[in-house]
Amino acid sequence: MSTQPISRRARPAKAPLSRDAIVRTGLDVLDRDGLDALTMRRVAKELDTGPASLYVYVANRDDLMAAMLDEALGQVRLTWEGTWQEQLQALTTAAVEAMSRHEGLAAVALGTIPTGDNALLVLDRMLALLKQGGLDDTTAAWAVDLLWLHTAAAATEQSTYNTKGADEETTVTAADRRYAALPADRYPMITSLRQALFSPGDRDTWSLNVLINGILHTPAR
Amino acid sequence: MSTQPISRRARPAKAPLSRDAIVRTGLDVLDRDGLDALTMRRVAKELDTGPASLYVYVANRDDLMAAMLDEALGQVRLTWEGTWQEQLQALTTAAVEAMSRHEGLAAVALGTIPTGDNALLVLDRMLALLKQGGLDDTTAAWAVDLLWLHTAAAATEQSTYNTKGADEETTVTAADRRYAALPADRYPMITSLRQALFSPGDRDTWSLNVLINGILHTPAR
DNA sequence: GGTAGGCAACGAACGGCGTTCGTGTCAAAC
DNA sequence: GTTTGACACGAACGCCGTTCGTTGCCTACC
Repeated sequence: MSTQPISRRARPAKAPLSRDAIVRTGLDVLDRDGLDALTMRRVAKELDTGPASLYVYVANRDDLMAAMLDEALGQVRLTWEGTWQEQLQALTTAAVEAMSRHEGLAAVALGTIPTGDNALLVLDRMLALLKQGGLDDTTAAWAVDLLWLHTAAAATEQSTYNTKGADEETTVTAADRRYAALPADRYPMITSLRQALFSPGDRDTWSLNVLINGILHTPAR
Repeated sequence: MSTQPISRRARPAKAPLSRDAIVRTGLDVLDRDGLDALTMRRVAKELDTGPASLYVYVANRDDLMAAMLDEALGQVRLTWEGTWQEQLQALTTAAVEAMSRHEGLAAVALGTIPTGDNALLVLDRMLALLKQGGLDDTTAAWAVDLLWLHTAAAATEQSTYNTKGADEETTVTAADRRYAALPADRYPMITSLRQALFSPGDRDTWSLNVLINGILHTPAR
């Protein structure tokens, strides 16, 4: 039973494994084939190895996804143009976009105190802008909490529309039909305001304005 | 080879299967042993049957969880005391509590236009309160969107603290240490505002006030 | 009373999954 | 030349969600 050593030159230049390579491959798989396809086995196969090999660089699937999230947040570009409100708008919008571009990643950010390098960069910038707006320390701190929560939630919502098989329009019209068939005596407001509920308009921008205005009018404590 | 009919009296009073029984059992399992234990097999075993039997009443696991969410939202009590702002506060708080009491259920609400009977009841009440506050139809509609998103997000966050093994205190102090070790040149604001970031206080109530104040100061379009 | 039809119940299986364990392998350190 | 230690990985464990085909019971009709 000869153990013929297979020449490694047969498949040359195989890139060495590394945390970064794994994380980037994970994002590739996620973007190409969706959240269900993001399995340890699939990522390993993409790197031409077995799933066990990944665990040297990654604690588990959750750890991988957290790393992927921070990698995605690295795409957020910080700018210094416009009023602090405009900059805060732009920053938050960019963060939502960066997260929602990859299905399921935003959900990782929810209920986690951010600790990734890039997430903290975004947080730091948010704090700077809020201080620039004249808020006291405590209010700024609570505000960044709220803004981050909203960002993650908005991205999660966006994300499901972007991917989950059906597009936004299908989902919305399905809900519209459901609301139209509701008994008016049990759901009077939904019935009478149904048109407004599904009216078009830039709700994301409006939401952010609500948060900013609210923060300015609501001192902590 | 005798097919001896096993007397069903040996295990009597086996409750017949039903969607409701499955949903309630699901909540039981979830509350008792957490999200990881909430499997079709486990719920089936709890009902003394096999997993295949569940699929008569439930399309799949997601469908089950959606039903469980709405069942949980049935616990929200609607009240008619106090100003509309106070009522909105109470309603939202109750919804957050109802959802966050069951690990992972709040996440189901995120990125889903609510269609469950009980969810719609909460939405309808929210709309009524907002109209009572004098908002026009469009602003009220957008506001209920935002409030629902915030409610689901807050519940998701709460939920992970309530369960996920470690309690809130552990998680927070871990983050505090991480922030304390951050390089001040790269993260100047986080470093200098660290104390405020982890300061105690009722952030949930404050957040809701931010939303309400913001909504009042930000007409839609 | 007998029988046909329909449907809830379910046993078994399929094709996955995350993660662990033990064994190779190879390059650097001594 | 030998030792050492980290990386790589094949194989396996114990799960998972879901489907298929059969069974057995209950009902409605003759």
